[in-house]
Amino acid sequence: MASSGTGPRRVTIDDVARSAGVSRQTVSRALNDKNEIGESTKQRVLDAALELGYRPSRFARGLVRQDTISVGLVIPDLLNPFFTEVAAAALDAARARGWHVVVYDTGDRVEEERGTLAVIASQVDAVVGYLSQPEDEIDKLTRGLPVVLIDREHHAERFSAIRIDGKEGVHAAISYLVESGHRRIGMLDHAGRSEPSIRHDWFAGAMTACGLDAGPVSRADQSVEGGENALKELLAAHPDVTAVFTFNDIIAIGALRAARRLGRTVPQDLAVIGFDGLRLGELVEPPLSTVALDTRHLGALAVEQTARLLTRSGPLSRDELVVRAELRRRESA
Amino acid sequence: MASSGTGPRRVTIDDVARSAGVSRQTVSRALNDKNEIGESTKQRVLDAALELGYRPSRFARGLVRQDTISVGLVIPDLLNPFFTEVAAAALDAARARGWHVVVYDTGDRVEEERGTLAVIASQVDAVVGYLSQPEDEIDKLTRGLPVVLIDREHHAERFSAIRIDGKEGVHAAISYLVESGHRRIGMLDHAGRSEPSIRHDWFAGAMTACGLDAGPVSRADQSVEGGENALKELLAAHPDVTAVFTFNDIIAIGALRAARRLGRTVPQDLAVIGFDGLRLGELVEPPLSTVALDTRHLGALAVEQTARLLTRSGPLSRDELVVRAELRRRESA
DNA sequence: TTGAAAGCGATACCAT
DNA sequence: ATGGTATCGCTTTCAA
Repeated sequence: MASSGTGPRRVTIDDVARSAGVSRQTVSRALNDKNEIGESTKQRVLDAALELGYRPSRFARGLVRQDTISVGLVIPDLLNPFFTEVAAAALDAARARGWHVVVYDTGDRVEEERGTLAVIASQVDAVVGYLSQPEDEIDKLTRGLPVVLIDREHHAERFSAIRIDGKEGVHAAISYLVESGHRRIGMLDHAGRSEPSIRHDWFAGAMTACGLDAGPVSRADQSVEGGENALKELLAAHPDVTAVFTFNDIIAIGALRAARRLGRTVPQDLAVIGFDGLRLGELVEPPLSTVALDTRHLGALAVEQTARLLTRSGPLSRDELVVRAELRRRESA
Repeated sequence: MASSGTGPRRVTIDDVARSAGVSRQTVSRALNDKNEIGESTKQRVLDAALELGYRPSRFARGLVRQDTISVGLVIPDLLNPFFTEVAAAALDAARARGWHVVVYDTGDRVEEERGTLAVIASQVDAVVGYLSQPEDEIDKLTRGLPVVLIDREHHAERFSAIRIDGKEGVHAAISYLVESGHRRIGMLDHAGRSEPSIRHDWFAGAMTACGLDAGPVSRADQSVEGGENALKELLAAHPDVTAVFTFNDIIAIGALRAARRLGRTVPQDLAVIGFDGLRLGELVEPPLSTVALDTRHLGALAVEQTARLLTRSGPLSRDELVVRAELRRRESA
């Protein structure tokens, strides 16, 4: 984990100074392009530095300059388009502030997440993340660091969390399906740790509000294949279902594919509505209708809250830390 | 760009020590969970730290521990699936080494890229990137830092570069099309700065090798819409074209969509072969045939070379720094 | 233009 | 169990 140990001793500014026959301040001046230095001296120093392969220690430099902020972004899987979008948004918001973002992809493994959090504290000024660790664990591992959680409902006071509120959006989606004549509407829920998911609660609530029984549910892994299998299961058990709402767009895309293989035309024979509003949804056939989240806003909010935590200016209140979802009709429903 | 200036003076370990009535070593012990400390003292220190909102300086800590490596990953656009895959692969390879990766998304803007490079030197130990800056600029901005370039053909000795060699893959693709009976094969090239692209050279070379004239070319922006428009143009001007090879998969997906709108069935009426081998290609309809790159390998190679540069163990040779592409047949051709 | 000395904020090593 | 002191590698401040 280190460059220490075996490797040759680090080349320091003093080595360069010695080699060039000047003091280290002069070296510093040469390297930082100050003008209070003779051209020839400068060149000599630069040559010596190059020769020795000298690179300034960012720690030493940072220690005295103290002018950089970096935040750790912890996500389960960068290849999951949802997290790609969140990450891109966070990167953008951070760049606007001149911050550096250290990205950690935990590969969906809880141990990796623990390891990451354990190591992160000494590397960044704050953490933004989609974490699955229990709160007391997070607390222990990030002691002292500002932490902004993404999409966690319950949380101790120590943390900030950006909540995702899809209630109205899901309601709009279900209403729309009902208005289009659908009565048997199923859901492809996430096969995660908390089941049924909150998104399922929204679904069930919306169904009830429409005077319908919550339809059949099938559990799907968070992947296209997962969605594919789940839809097949669902339709096998409940062939009368004419519309499905899915936990997210990835699963919905799997559903689209399964429907095609089953010979069901979307949206005529089966309407599909996803959740997340991924750009990806525009590319599939037919383009996916979805309950869309503003991921840019999500990322920006997370960074904004981090900034407030960092400067101890008043943090955003719980009510401001919400991203609402809204129905985005495309062609799958 | 800093937290310095206005904000209150930073809380240091000495403040905590004073407040808790102990020495700073004791504070250090309490915070780092050493066991050579009394339980009650520890608690008192922890409380004081919490009270004061103390957070250790990562620079000071890094300075004395010297056991972390972080590399900067500079890419033009994280939302471009190709770069998402490369980034994910690099992240993975870096994690395996215990490195930290600071990600910079320059939003495809050259000035941003310059700014990023300028600021990066004091933040990371090495740079891996897909850069569009001229080489002498890069050299100037990263003076001293190891730099590994991705997909740059020409380069000064100072840099390492991972080359992408699609010659054989493209040849296989064109051969396959020809064997399938195609004679008029067009290309949707990238509307970038160097035109025609190297990928076009491969295309032209393959056509010649098959005894055909290089077909008509249309230029496309790097986007789905770009591909869509480019295919429409191409077919309008050359309706006899029965197959197209595209600069990349994104453009190919646009072509797929345009073909559908034009009433041309893929692959019967029009065969399409992309380049890159994005996962995304599996999701579209029909699944995209493509000349695929191993992005995981690409990311791993970049990180491996960075490691060698960093430890001054023999760097990989030019011949080893290549990722070859190969034809991956799916259903669009 | 150059150099000497004083930090920056932590940890490690050695006393006690 | 606790404290003193040296040290990490650099920039800044002040003299010369």
